[in-house]
Amino acid sequence: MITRDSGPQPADFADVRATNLAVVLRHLRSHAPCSRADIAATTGLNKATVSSLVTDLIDRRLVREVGMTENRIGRPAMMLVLDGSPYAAVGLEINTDYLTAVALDLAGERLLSWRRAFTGTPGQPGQAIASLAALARRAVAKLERENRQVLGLTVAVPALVDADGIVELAAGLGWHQVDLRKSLTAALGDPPYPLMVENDANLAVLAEQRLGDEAGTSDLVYLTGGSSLRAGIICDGRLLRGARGFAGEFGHLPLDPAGPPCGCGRRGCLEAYAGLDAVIRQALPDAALSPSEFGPHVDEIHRLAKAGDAQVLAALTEVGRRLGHGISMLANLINPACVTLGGYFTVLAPWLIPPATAELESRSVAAQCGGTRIVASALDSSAAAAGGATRVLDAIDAGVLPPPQGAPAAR
Amino acid sequence: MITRDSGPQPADFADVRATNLAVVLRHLRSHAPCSRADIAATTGLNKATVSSLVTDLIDRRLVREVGMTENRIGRPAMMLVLDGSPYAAVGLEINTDYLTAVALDLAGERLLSWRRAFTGTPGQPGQAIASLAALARRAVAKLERENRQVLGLTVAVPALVDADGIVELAAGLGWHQVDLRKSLTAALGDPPYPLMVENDANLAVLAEQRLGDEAGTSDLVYLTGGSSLRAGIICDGRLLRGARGFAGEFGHLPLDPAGPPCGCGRRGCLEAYAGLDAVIRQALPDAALSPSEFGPHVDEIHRLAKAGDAQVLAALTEVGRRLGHGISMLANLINPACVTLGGYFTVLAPWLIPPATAELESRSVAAQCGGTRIVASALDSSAAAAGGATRVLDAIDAGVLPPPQGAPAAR
DNA sequence: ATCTTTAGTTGGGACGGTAAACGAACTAAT
DNA sequence: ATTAGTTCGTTTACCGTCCCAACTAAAGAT
Repeated sequence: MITRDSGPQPADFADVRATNLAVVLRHLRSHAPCSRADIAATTGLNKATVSSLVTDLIDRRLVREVGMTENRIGRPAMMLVLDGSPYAAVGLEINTDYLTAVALDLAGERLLSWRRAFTGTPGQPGQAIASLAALARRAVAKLERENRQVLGLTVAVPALVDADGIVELAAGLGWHQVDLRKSLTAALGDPPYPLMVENDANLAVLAEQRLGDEAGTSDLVYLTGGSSLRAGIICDGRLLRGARGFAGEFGHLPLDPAGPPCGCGRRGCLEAYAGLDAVIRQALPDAALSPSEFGPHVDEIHRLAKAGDAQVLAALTEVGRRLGHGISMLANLINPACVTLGGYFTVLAPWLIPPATAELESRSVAAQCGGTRIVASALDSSAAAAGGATRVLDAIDAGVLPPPQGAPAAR
Repeated sequence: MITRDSGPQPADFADVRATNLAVVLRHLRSHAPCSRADIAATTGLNKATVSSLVTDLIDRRLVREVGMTENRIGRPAMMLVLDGSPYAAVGLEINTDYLTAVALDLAGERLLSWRRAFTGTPGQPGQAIASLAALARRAVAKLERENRQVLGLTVAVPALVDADGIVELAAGLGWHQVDLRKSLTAALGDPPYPLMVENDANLAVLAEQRLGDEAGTSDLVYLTGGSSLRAGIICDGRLLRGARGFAGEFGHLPLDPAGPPCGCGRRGCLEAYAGLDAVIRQALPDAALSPSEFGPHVDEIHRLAKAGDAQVLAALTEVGRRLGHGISMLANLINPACVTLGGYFTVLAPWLIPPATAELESRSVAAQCGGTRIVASALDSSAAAAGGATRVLDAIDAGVLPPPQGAPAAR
């Protein structure tokens, strides 16, 4: 069994080696600290092979020896851990009102977590890209001052993004057909690390799978909860992108042909019931709707819900029901083990999850024999950016390793 | 790049060999007849390696030499093809009113295609299993008389089937929690080939991907069109099963909370609009609904549609619209390149596809930049059974090969 | 002091892919 | 008929990786 993807490509020894290096690395990520003998026993690799692999990983500065076990019969074991210090993975997020940067080391420790306000001009991506590039440069500079090599950088965008990193349609940002990957690569002066662009929901679900409460679950969905609703979907351990990379358009599931109008021009979309704008409109009918005020509005709704305000509770119950209706479609079609609620859903989860779960159970075929759980995300609003960094680490875990010494990185 | 799945398992030489054998086999499946030199040039494998692999495959009787090329500059090449004759893959289907058996040889040629009427007693799976086992024995016996070795047998069931081959819930058959795999294995006296049980839609989409018009598409959906509607979903080349194996419950997508009652006890399910029962009820209001009469009813609807009967055309347009509505959910969540319509949908496709496509385009976000096509399946009602056989061949293509000579098969 | 237990290394063997050289078998040109 | 050129497939030597078994190393147990 070998790590990399199937395909018409033949295999050779390099693939075997890469696979086994990745096996050791992944084992060490989840079981550190442990000894060479542990790894051999658990993975089934030969002791000699493990020694060779570990030597290789130490040469690449991915693994470090941390000291001997004591007080045991037999020779003490040399314990190994992932070596966080020499590398960093960077994730950025651009959204309508903020930019976020997150960096993780190899062991998943958070190295930085920045957030800055931002207001883009719709239809003018150039300015946004310049701001994003400035943030990226600052983050990379800080990491390099700590003598870390940046392994990769991924940008999360609230948009349909195709496989080549082209932003097809970002309603919130007012972008259409923007080749963000190319522009940002140019703005950063052709950096030596790989730079990727991805849908925010897809990255958030990667973060959820690695860093969240549901870490390790192989069939998982993350729902962004903002003005627009998107689903990041992991099936059988892999991100589901669809033929053109446009899977997960959760917000425009049509719930009721006679429902309220949606920003997309249709009626009765889920987003028209459970998108952030709709929620504020229902829970706080007197509030003015301006994007920069979303945070305070959500806080206000949260406060009123805790205080037992009848109108707010009714509105949240209704939103929860609609959400459950939408999730029932996910459950019927995709049957995930768990749906995690992100964005504003997270804070309001205590009032949303019970009605959503009730609705889901009444609507899904498999409810009795293997239902889908709905839970609040344990990650904060930096989930998508953290997912961007996670995606870089996933590539490492899949066997694309940095070279042993200062040799030029394979791209 | 290696064929088999990722996972915690380490790789060794056997995996390299299996991967490369599978590479040659798959190349030969799609490019036969061709020479060793062709294979080496196309796959990137070394000529010497290809020779070794081909020798191995010939020893296993999977490949055969068929003669030399002529009239070309240079030494004539020995052409190779998949050797169909020594092996067979069997697929069975059980449904409410019939049993089907299909066998394919290694090259995908149909060796047999049987269909027999059958009426099971709901809640009494034992009798159905006996009939299925009898059919299987007859098919296997015929293949063995032709000196073929059976590589595997897969049973298609119109039901929720979990990963272990247990039928959790088969509404049409009236089954609940039936361990079909175990029962059938026992009824066949522990056969030497692997026996698997799978959802009919999942197998049909496998058949569609290998044998249908859309062969090779890596993001594909097949919709069963019968009394119940299920979707077989292939994403990124792999079957989507979900956490418990219950993905693809297309028929119970909730379209309209105020819709007509569905057999599942809820209201407004897609099945209540576009399931076969509903279609017959709408198009032929005077017809009596009895399962054994479905075929004639569909033929009658087809005849009337061709004749331009207004009521039937209106009913089919409405069904097409509902179908498009359901497919829009698939498209929004999964973004397949293509949805193929099976079952009764296939015959009536000329009247269903235009309204369905119109509805889909008006409802899906990605319609403009990456829309999903809706097409009629090119396969007949034996699609699921053919998919069962296909699944066995998929295992071969993935590198699980029969041993060189009469040695005991690895299970 | 010796035995037992466990950790990790070493050397040999097997296996499989790679590269280059080679013979075989054909066509094309002389 | 002879020679040159082309292509096919095998042969040979080589190299990298994994496995196995034997070994050394370092601790506690007796």
